Parts: sequence; C-alpha cells; structure tokens
Amino acid sequence: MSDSRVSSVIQEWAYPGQAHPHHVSTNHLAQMDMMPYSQPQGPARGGSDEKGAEQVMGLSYLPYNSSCLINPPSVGSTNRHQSHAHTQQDFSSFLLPTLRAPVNKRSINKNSTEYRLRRERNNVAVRKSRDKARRRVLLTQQRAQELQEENQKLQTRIGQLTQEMDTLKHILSQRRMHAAEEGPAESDIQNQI
Amino acid sequence: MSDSRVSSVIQEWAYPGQAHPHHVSTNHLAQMDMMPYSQPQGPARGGSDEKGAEQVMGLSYLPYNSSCLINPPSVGSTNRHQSHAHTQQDFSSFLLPTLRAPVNKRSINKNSTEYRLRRERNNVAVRKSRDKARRRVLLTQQRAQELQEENQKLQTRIGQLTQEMDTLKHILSQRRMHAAEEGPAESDIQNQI
DNA sequence: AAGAATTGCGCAATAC
DNA sequence: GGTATTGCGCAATTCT
Repeated sequence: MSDSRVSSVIQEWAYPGQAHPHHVSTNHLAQMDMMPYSQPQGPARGGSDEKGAEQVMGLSYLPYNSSCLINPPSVGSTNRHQSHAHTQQDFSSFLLPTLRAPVNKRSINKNSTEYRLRRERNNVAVRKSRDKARRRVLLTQQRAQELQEENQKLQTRIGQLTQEMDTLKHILSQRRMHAAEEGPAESDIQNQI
Repeated sequence: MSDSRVSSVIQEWAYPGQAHPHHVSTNHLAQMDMMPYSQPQGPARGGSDEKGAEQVMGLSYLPYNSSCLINPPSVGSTNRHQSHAHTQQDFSSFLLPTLRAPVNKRSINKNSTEYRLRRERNNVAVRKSRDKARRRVLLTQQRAQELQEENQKLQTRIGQLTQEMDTLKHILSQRRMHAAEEGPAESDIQNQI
C-alpha cells in the first residue's frame, strides 16, 4: 500500500554501445504451482533457454540511487543469460565520462556472478510472490462467490421465517379474538412480542 | 486461462552491435488512476523522461516466430524515448549477415518509428489493463467484505426471527392447552404451520 | 546489514 | 490491423 517508489529513471548512456539488453526472456511454460521456485536451471523451466544480453547498463537517474555502469571487460559470462555477444561495446570507457550524468554512484557490473545471482534470486522471489498473489485473488473470488450463495440461502431462510411469523401472528390474533368473545383476560401476547 | 505462450527465446545475434537496450524506464510517480492512459508525454507521467536505447535487436528463436533484426541505419529516433544517443551502431549491416542464425523470419527494426509506436501503444494498453485488473481485484475484495458483513446481519436476523418463532409457538401451545381444558376443538395451528 | 517480498514497468507472445 | 492479457525479468523499495 505504500508505493512511494519514485519509479526508475533509467538513462541509456553508452553512446554507441549503449544498448543494454535486458529481456533475455526464457520459456516459462511450466506454471507449476507446486514447484518450490527453483532457479530456472539451464533449459529447465521452459525449454530452450534464454541468452543474450549483456547490456552496457542502465543507470537510474534518481537522487537516491542513480547507478552508472562500469561494464568492465569481464565478458566472461558464466550465466545462461548473456551467453554470447557483447564482444565489443566498452565505449563507456570513453563515452560515458562525457555523457554520463550522475557519475557518482555505485557501479553494478552486470556480468558479475554476484549480480546474476542476485537477479536470479529476485526472479525466483518475483515468481513466487506473483503466484501467491494469483492464488490470493482466486481465493478472494471464490470466497465472494460462496458468500454470495450463502447470502442467497440466508435471504430465503429469512423469507420463510418471516412468513411463518406472519402466519403465527395471524393465528394468535384470531385466537385472541375468540378468547375475547368468551372471556376478556390474559393479554400476554402483545407484551411478549 | 489459456496460456500457451511458449515463452520467448531471444537470441542476441548482432555480434558486435548486438546490445539492445531495453529498459529505458521512466519515472512513474503519478499513478493517476483518472488519467486516460495518454502516451507518456515527454516529462509527463514521471518527471524526467526516459531515453536511451536503441538496440540492435533481439530476435526470438521460436519455431513460429523467430525474428531477425535488420537494424537499418534509420537511426532517426523521433520518439521521446531514446532521445539522445544511438548516434552510430549499424554494425548489423555487415555483422549480422554472417552470424545471424534464423535468417528466415520477420525482421524487426527496433529503431523504427513504427516499432516504437507499437511498443508505446502496447505499453499504454498494458498500463490500462493492469489498472483495470487492480480495480477488479479491489472491487472483489470489497464485495467479499460487504457480503461478509451482510451475511453477519442476516445471520443475526435469522437468530431473532427464530427466537420470536419459538416464543410464538410456545405461546400458542400454552393457549392450546388452555383451550383444551375448556373445550377440545379447533386444532388448526398444527396444520397451518 | 542483508536477503526475501512487493510492485511498477516495458517487452514480447498471444488472445481477442 | 489493433487492443487486451499475461508471463517474464529488471530495478527500486519495502519488509523482516
């Protein structure tokens, strides 16, 4: 509920090599709801795996967290992602110094194993969280459905009871009249109801 | 419910110019729920605008839809996105011909105005759709809440009616006894209820 | 202080 | 053809 996320303003700086992949989408056919959200092992989880992408970076442009990319030549991509490519694009070395805006920030090496690990862990968490959300929504819908049905039944029940009440009251009033004719006394009905 | 999306296997082919940006995120502070999902005009919608990015491309490697990128020199970015940069990166012209794998597919120029237009329209649609989904979920939650409350009231009402019924029945049985003492007759109560 | 959980976003595939 | 949905990964934040 507290979404004060200032949103990310990512600036592409690498003048020439500025592209930064991203997407590297994978197959995600298995929606398995039972799976413990294991890391999408190589070809697992989808089918063919993803690749791609080594981006020079995407730095955010925010006051509290703008990141510059210092894409070091460490092209040794060890992750299934960004398997190939990025053979040349370190323009950053001479381009960014000029264009790069918030040069003062933490640099994140998107090729580092640590980065990939964090990303992968987050991806797992994201999938888990979304599954959870989906289930929650479904449960809420079901609950609403059930409540609606129960409501219907209760309404019906109330209708029946009300009718019975009317009948009884009618009968009682009749009785009272009869009783009055014979001998005016015992007027407890009015008081009791 | 029919999510047969085979997932996308995006292959980065541009040997050298292969990077493809992506992200270019913008500030999205305004979550405005009233806005008609207008295209994120320049600085509008967030604050600072996004830029960046022209990637050489990312082609999918699927049987039914693998796309190659034929990033033509048409670097003339006209969109607010990728405002600057992409001043030179047409490696594709001489690199892809060699490495490009599934050369037989539709080529998508990610720098084309048409592509950006489509993307932007889709982004708008996505935002709209998600807002709608969010509202739907909220409504369902509210409805469940209301139904729950109404249910409570109905239950209470039924409790009251039931009790009154019992009282009336009790009174009637008393009366009947009295009536029986005086003169056994008119036994309509049992039949009427 | 660090990792997990959330959430907005854009992309691409696909449903409509 | 175009919009609407949906899964996904990223990054910023929040929660623990």
